[in-house]
Amino acid sequence: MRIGELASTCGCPVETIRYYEKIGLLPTPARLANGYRSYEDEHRKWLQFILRSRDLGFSQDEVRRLTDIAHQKRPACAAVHDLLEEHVIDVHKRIAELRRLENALLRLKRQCHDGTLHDCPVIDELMQ
Amino acid sequence: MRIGELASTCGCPVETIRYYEKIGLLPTPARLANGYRSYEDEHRKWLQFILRSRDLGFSQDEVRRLTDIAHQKRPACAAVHDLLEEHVIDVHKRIAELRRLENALLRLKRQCHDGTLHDCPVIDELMQ
DNA sequence: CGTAGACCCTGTAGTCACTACAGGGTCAAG
DNA sequence: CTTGACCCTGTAGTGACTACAGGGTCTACG
Repeated sequence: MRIGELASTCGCPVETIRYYEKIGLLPTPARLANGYRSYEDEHRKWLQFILRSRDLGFSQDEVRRLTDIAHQKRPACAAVHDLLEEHVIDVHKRIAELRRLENALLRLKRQCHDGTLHDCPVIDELMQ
Repeated sequence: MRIGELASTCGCPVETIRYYEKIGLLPTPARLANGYRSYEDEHRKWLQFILRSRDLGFSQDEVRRLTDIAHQKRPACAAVHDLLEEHVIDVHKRIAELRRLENALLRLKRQCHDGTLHDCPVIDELMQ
């Protein structure tokens, strides 16, 4: 499988694959006689693993730790469990922070009096 | 007021102030004979405006649009209102996305069987 | 046989919003 | 006269890619 096919089956840009290889997340593939990268199904699995982890919001560093665990002969579920827990807490915090933010924005917006005023109280408040 | 004092009263690093000046968000201050930046209270207000907007999650571009509006003689509340609304919607979307993510993570975590397993079903699932 | 177009390669620079140096100058206190 | 806090400019680094520039390769069509 060449890089273009891998990219389209996994639904990610070709550049991203080369990038993951460069930073050492994706194992280096064999090369054809013309220098093109040649991927096996194993690579597809790894790439999917990386993309899924990323979509779950794991950072590159966390993805690396996950792949390290996954590379072991008997992947330690406890380690994965810890990483997941840590990450869930982090996501939870981000949600709380965004909600706090949303409330602040809504409070601010209410001062707009339907956007009819000319001297804007919102700007005054932001400047204090 | 020199840059260090401005920084400490506004609670932001000195470098950030120089950065905001460089990208044209903060008006350029006068200089003392020795070349040091000399800030007025007006600058403090602008900086606070920028920092508050940033803390509300506005992007640099949005902050720029806000400062442009604020610079007008009669700031148009309607324009601010629109920007706020747009931003609230965006924050709302991000919250929804994070919640979706949180659910996916929790579902995945439940498969861990208390982290006692050795062949990890989570890793299997991520790889498919 | 020639060429157009799709694919591939490497390497570098750009993104956002800063942050962290490197390598200097200035100034007040001891 | 030296120490240390403050200031200056300019450049490089962060994360996680993305977008070129400037080339090579391969297949199909005329």
